[in-house]
Amino acid sequence: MARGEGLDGNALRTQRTVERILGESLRLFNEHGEAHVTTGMIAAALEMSPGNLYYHFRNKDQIVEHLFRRFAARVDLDPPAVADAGSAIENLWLYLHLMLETIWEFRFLYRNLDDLLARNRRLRDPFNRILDRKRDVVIALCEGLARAGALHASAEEIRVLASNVLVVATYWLNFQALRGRRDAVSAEDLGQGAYQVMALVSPYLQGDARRHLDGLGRQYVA
Amino acid sequence: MARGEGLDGNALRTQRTVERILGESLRLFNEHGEAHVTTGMIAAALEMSPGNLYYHFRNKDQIVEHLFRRFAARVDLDPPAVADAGSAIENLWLYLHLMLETIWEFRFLYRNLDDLLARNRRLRDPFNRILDRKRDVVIALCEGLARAGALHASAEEIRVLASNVLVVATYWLNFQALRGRRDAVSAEDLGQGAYQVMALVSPYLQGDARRHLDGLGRQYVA
DNA sequence: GTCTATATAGGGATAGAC
DNA sequence: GTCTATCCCTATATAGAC
Repeated sequence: MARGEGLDGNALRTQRTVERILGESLRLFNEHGEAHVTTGMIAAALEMSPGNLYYHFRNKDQIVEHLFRRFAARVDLDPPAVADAGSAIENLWLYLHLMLETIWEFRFLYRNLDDLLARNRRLRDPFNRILDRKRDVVIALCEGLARAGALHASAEEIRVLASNVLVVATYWLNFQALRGRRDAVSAEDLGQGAYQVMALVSPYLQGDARRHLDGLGRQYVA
Repeated sequence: MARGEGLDGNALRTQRTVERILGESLRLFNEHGEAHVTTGMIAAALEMSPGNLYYHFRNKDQIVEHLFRRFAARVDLDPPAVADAGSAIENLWLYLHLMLETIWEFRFLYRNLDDLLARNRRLRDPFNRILDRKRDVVIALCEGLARAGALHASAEEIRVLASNVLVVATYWLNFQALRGRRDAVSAEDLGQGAYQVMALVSPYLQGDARRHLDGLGRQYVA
């Protein structure tokens, strides 16, 4: 910080290199799976030496951790609070879409969740905290809709529903990849995912809310 | 077949060794994840040399393929056809439980589905065929219940529902493991999984069928 | 059928020059 | 900050003796 504010020349260059490494790593991890991407591959793709890569990151796990923190910052947001049940559906739809976009962008995490979380506490604990919060969010939203008379479900039903929402939201894109829709996920695929999740809630909805949701979903009949 | 029927002494011994290798591999794969189990570990656990293991199996993938074929044979069964909607629920419950038990027994496949299927056609294609058949099964069951008046859902709703049933049934045990219930899965955990899946269908059920299902689920409130 | 010994390959990570 | 060279370890798989 020699010039009073911002970064000096070297720090800027370092920062740019770090960014390039993170960007290319994300791309390669998503394409081939984290386990199949070597530090050599990352360096080669950037026309950089392996030694240089290790100057910027202690090891490969540290790259994964950096990417995970970016994922966490993007995904760990609550939906906007809304008053009326009518716009609630629309808002939920957009929120869900945003979540699925983020999962898609960092899909390498979900391809190997089990191993990734098992071998690294710095991923497992934060990830589980995020899931805990999402669960609370879903339950609160459902209870809100229930109080507004837009949703009919017991507390027990809402609890079980919330778990299923988490499972489908977590694994939908992964499942689609297994089924052969791996490449070129478009807005439509994300929309279909959002539709599948909303369809879990749909049968509990009443009146306007339900009709509104059916309308949103109609464009995503696969 | 020197003695006219059955196997001679050597063939029996070979068969026993093959079984020991498969059994121990399954145990270790489930415990540590297939990627983290080396052929050396398997041999050591059996107090056998690596060379001997490779006498019985060309490579590690062949062990995985053998185990997969056993999994496929166990899981790729249709549920029994039933006439009345009342016993249909009970039968579905048992069938679902059976499926989840099998998934649990071969859970190493599900810990790394993506990689496993991506690198081996002999796994990917059969696995997807199984999922296709399961999908058909779920749809046929729902349509049957609908015709009997026990379920109210449009064809479109049933289609979307079937996809969600597949996702939850496929990933539930995996999800529970992520969440920290990795060890000591008991009948209750499997029951809870079955309950989660049935809860997807539950809101579409009418009258007796729904009450019957609620009764089954009550013992699995987590 | 089972063993010991080893070839082979790949990938994570470091040392030290520039 | 970046490079070249290399160490070290691990894992798959094979060769050949018994």
